Amino acid sequence: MNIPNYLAEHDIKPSYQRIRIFEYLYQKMNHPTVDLIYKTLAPEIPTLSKTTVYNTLKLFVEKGITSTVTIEQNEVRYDALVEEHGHFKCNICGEIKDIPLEIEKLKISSIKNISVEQTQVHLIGKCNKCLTQ
Amino acid sequence: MNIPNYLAEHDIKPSYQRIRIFEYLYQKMNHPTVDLIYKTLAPEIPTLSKTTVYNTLKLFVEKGITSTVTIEQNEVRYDALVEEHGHFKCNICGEIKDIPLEIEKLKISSIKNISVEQTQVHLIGKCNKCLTQ
DNA sequence: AGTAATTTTGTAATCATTACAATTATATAT
DNA sequence: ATATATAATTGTAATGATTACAAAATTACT
Ligand SMILES: [Mn+2]
Ligand SMILES: [Mn+2]
Ligand SMILES: [Zn+2]
Ligand SMILES: [Zn+2]
Repeated sequence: MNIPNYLAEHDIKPSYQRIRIFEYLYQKMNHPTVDLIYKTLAPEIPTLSKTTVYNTLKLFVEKGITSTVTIEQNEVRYDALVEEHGHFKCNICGEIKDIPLEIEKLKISSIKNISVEQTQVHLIGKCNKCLTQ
Repeated sequence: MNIPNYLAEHDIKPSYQRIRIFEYLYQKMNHPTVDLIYKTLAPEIPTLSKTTVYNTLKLFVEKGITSTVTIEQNEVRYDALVEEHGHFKCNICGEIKDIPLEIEKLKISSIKNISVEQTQVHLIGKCNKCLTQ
């Protein structure tokens, strides 16, 4: 994955900050909050502003290369994986994992005559690691 | 449904404000925000404080007679229906409808060896009413 | 009634996010 | 290469939802 190219292909000028922020999202795949991205990158990019992180993520979402995940109220998380998938959050360790979804199963059983454009599935519980220790 | 009894059964002293707030939730079933509850009840209960609405809903959630629904970031909604079910939000008229869920289908296909305690399913799109006009 | 416990209220504090204007960096034209 | 226009980044202030907190009001108990 060539990040500058990927950004350019999606009509985003690949500035240094944008590259670094997308690189973080894409490599970690950890569904970070704005604050985590900022705190992680700020030491390496001393001039980085939190506003830039907000602006950049907003742009990524508009251009379709990033999705948002809102499981807990008052914390939005960001995800470089934009294909439809679900999330599992462990309420012990806090980790958020991707889960595959068979959306069809869901849609068949729900109300007819609606047009569904977006599907959010969030499971919350305890992960295997936290269960066995 | 006798609301004072229902509150008392769940270890909640049925004060006037609590009764009115739960009555609103239960009768409208409209997944309101704190602000909508406050704005609706304030004219009828002139002394009502928004803090009371917050406090009361927090208590209802703790005692298990109300659930929260967070579809859009930065707006939490409340629901007197606590049995597991999904939600569909129309992004034209804004209405939020309940949808039945076959959770088993969902769980079978997802990661094994986890304990799922809560399931949130949110569909977003256009409702039948808005599609046909 | 008198006292204690609980609930409600209003105001101030907090925290995430957005608005905005100034600065810096990049692209284009001369 | 220099000047000019355009775009991106930054820092600070504003907004808005939620929470903290202490005073006032209500309710329960003796
Ligand atoms: Mn994901
Ligand atoms: Mn509902
Ligand atoms: Zn865990
Ligand atoms: Zn609609």
